[in-house]
Amino acid sequence: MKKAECKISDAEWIVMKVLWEEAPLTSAMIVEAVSSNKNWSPKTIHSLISRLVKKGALGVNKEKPLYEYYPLVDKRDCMLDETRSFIQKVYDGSIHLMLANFIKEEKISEKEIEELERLLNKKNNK
Amino acid sequence: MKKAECKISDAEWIVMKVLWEEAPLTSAMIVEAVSSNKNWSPKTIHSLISRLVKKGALGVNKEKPLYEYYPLVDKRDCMLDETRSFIQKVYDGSIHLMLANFIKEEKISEKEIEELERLLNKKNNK
DNA sequence: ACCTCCATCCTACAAGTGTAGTCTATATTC
DNA sequence: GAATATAGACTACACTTGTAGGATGGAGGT
Repeated sequence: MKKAECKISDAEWIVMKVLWEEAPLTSAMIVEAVSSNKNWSPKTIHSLISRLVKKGALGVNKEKPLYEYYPLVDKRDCMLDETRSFIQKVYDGSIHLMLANFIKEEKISEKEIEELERLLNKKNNK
Repeated sequence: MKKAECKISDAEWIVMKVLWEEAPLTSAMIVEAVSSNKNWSPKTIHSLISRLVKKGALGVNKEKPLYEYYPLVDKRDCMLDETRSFIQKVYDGSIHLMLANFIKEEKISEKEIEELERLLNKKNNK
């Protein structure tokens, strides 16, 4: 699983998430999984798959009659990369600032807050 | 200050942040402020300014000999919009998941964690 | 054996982006 | 006032992205 400078576009993320959930999959299976969220033409989904292969984010097993696709980049790495660059862009690199904003705007539910507190506590006592 | 469907690109964010910090500014002043972060040609920055004006994210005062630019969209709104769509894309809408990842990966310092805890407490006791 | 459907591969195409350059009029400098 | 630098308007241009369509060939049904 490559460390990967993974520049995955918005639409491509949806495809990647399917494959990170379960792999390998044939394109028909990917189309089915994606179709439950997005009303895209199968053609569109095929295009996204090809682009991801070309980018090196997906691998293909061509042994089988129907190709099987699987992730080549690590999900967690991509998430962290995206998160870092997003927080850099919008919050000048400060997670604290982001959370502060979200919390102030009441965009987080009570339950989420409690869960976050639990998370932080666990981390702190470790 | 418009609520604004503000589709601001990565490069444009840098310009907007300058204007959100201080406005109105002439393009020369914007160029100077941006240049401390980014090594862009002034031409590039002019282009970004024009695009932002065309998009309706910046306004122009043409009374003065040198135009003065100022934000038309609200910073907080843009931040929240970006944050929401980012978290949707990468974390299926769960801030909790994002923070959990960051905390697990040790990407947050002790100090940040303590600050976050303070924030959450304040929110909870409110 | 033939027809149909879909997987692959290739092509398309407009909008958005990063990154400037040209041209013209005007502000600033000597 | 003449020269120089710059602002603003417009143009450029390759690359990415969203969103497919066409051609071709093999898998499966009858």
